[in-house]
Amino acid sequence: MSKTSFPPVNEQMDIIRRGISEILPEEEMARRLEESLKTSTALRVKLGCDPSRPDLHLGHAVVLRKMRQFQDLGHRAVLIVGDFTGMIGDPTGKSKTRPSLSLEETRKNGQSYFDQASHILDIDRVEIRYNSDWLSPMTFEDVIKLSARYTVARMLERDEFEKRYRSQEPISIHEFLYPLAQAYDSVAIESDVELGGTDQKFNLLVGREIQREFGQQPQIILTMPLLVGTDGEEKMSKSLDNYIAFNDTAEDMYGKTLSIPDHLIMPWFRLVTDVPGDRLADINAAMERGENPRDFKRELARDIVAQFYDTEAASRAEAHFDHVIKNKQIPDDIDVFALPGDSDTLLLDVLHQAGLVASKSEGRRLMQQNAVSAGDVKITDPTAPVPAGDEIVVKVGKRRFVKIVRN
RNA sequence: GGUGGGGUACCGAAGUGGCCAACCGGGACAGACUGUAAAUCUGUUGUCAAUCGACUUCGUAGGUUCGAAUCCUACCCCCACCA
Repeated sequence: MSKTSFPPVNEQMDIIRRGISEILPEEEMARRLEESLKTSTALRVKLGCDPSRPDLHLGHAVVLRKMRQFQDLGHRAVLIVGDFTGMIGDPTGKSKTRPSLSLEETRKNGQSYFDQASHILDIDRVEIRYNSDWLSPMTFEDVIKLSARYTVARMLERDEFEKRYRSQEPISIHEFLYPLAQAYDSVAIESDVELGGTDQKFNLLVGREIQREFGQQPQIILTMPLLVGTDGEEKMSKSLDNYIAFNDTAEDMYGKTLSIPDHLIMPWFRLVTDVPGDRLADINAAMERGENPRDFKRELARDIVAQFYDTEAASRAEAHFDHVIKNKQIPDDIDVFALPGDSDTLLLDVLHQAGLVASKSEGRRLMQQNAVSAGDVKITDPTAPVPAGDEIVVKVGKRRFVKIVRN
């Protein structure tokens, strides 16, 4: 246990409360902080990572940022790599049974997870645990004893299970074991606090029950709101393709952020930036006065890019966006397609070969829809050859470009 | 183990012998508009073919038929109820 000094409890609570959904139970949180202060003992804050989905996106950032705050307060961040549970597949938010992964795959993904998480966490001060360490050696007898501490009825209380059950989607038995396994993780690492999205509430609460069964002080649950994705409707997730990945380019991050509907501006500021509360209030007031939300969205986008890259990259991304999208100019770095000099190939064929269109039929359609231009000239005739010239920039839609070079 | 229901394109969901490359909704893509890749409106959405048209697709494999997503046989998978 590290001996450290901590800020006063009320200061800590102020930070901890920022942007969260719920603390369960709240008074216990303050009590545990007091204890920690008195004994100079860091709280063990648990966060599970799902190695079956190794691509982190802004939705994960919300919880990781909260974890960072605990780190900065001097507490102990414990990351559980669910390499064993990854073989089960978390049923949360899934309408279908997830495919099981091998231990090796989940380990590999776990590594990629840290690399990405290091954008937000102080990765040198993270305790990393693999839950296969304690779950794998369990005997069937152990599993039976563990599962005997929970009932099917309580499992079915859970939203996801209930919905799937009702809509005739399959639920495998092993999926019931997921919350139990995750709960046992809390026992294994003796967690004091567990973080998660609001959709994890059920799993996190099971952790409390199981810890109690094992004679431990039950962990405090801290849930974060789910970040709504770029579509403005559903929670951010990879499968809905409404996400901004940690690994996205600065340009993509910037552009995707500008594409969010205006009503997400405030929630996003709150959940994925450190912009202080009074500034948030100003922004909100300004928009209500009728100031153009675009300007605040640009601020938001710069802030996000800067977190994952730096302020300079943020400015570049903004310039790139203005250039390509706002002013409809050609970007600087576009793919080049080399064409033999004497060839009078059809433009349509080149588009297909260059991969700008998935099929010739699609290319033909797009041309007929006024979506293709060479130089500044719209090309609507699918039988048109590549226009003359040594270098022609061809544009499909707003964002697909290729430079055709004759040699 | 029994009985019944079901597997259709990216997803949801119609279609139950020819008019089906397959209604409709969502998503996606494009155009117009805009502050933006928002909202809204319009269009497109299997592949190949300039056109005629050809080919592949409706759980899998066979079969019946001039002709099948639609009928038959076997098999695989899912769900519900009963036990």
